[in-house]
Amino acid sequence: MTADASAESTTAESTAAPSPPRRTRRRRGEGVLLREEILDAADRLLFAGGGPSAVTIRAVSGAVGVTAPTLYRHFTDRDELLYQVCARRFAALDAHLEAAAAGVADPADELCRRGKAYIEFGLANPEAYKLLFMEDDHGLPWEGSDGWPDDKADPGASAFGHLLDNVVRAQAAGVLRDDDPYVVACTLFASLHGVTSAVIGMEHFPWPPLDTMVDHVLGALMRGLAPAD
Amino acid sequence: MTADASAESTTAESTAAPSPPRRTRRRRGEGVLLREEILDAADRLLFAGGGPSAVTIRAVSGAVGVTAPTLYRHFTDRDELLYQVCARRFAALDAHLEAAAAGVADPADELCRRGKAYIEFGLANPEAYKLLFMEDDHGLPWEGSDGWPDDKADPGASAFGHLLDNVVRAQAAGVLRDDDPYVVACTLFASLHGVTSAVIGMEHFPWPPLDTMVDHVLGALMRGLAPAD
DNA sequence: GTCGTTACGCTAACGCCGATACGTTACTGG
DNA sequence: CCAGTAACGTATCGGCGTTAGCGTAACGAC
Repeated sequence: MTADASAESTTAESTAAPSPPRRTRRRRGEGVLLREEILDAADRLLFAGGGPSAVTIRAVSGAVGVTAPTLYRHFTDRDELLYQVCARRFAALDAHLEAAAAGVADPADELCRRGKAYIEFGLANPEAYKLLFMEDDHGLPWEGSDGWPDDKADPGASAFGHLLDNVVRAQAAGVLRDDDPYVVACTLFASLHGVTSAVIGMEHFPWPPLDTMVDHVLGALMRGLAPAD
Repeated sequence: MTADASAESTTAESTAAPSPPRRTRRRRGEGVLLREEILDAADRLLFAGGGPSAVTIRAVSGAVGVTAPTLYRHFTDRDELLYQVCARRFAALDAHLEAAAAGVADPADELCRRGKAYIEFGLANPEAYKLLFMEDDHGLPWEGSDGWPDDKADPGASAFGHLLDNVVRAQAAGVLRDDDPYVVACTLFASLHGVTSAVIGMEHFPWPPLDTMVDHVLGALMRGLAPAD
């Protein structure tokens, strides 16, 4: 179906051309389509258990059916490809957290749900979590010009913005002590990141069951952050 | 000072041997000496800012003055070399924590000091921390046969044993609630690891000042883990 | 139509990497 | 003195990321 234009030499199979399948070329503005295909293939390789080392330029291009240098038409280098793969996965992070927090009346309970959902999401996408949150932060655009996490810059940053909002509401409702809300949000973020990255990174450490860990950490934090009354 | 034994052919420079300086060979049992030299060179490369990618077999062997395959006489592969470098750095972790905890009367205060010292040590050896605690735990021998962290297996594990002991003493003194001490120790470990790895890994995130973070996290945890009274 | 222009993909090649197979040297114990 | 072996070098392999440069198909303008 690909060789429709050249009926002249198709009969001559004496050359036994093993025929490098020679991908059908894209139309003028459709380069982005191949870009998506590349991201899909890289995503598959990354999460098929091979880890980042399985995502080689040649493996990805081979899976797509393209030669290796072609990838550089769509990504400046391998790092950017990996980053884009992970960023695409994490575009759903904020939505996942919002879904978990939706319809919860008590802002303290909402914080707990958010925390559990965060860990859940991280463990569901361990390779992406490792690359984005545990390795060289490739100058990930966390902060806006004001020095605060910027919603527009990164999906993870907008999730942090919603966490911060949750903290402020919890303080207004009197279920959290009046520490600097930004610091409180960072404490929660760092601690939940600790559980997530610990389970992902130190997989041979004899951790207690995950639910036990999460409940205990969240319980301790929420009690410790509650008003003194 | 190296060529003392071969006075016979040193005069014959007609062969113009650009003389690959040809390292003086080790005596029979002195292979370990070169092993130490290799570890030193790899350590220097790793912490000179280049990161793990700067620790190539050729760079290390070149720095030592040896050919590349020689390294495989002393390490099975590059991964083991990197692991040994980091493990050597972390051999001092337990001693550092014990020094910080020495002479502190209140076991709760002791826990805080231990926590601060842990973060301090991690941030002082970021590359080693990243490799050992934040990347593929290369089957790091955390646990003994009983499923608990084993002192003999790993320096980090013995540090955890001391943390656990500290928790037990704090509970006995009545300054910590009577949760499962193993779970409490894991909660503290994971949370402190969270702060450490967050600062190391997400270096572009606008974290509050480190002292603020550490004090706030430790404060929240200690209050949350205190008895209900 | 045809003619630049541009997007798209390929071929060839460079330099570096980790790793292996095997030869060579120098010490040591019998 | 000689076999054995630890210590190290030579030559080489296949794979990696990346670049330079070339064909070619699709489009807009005339």
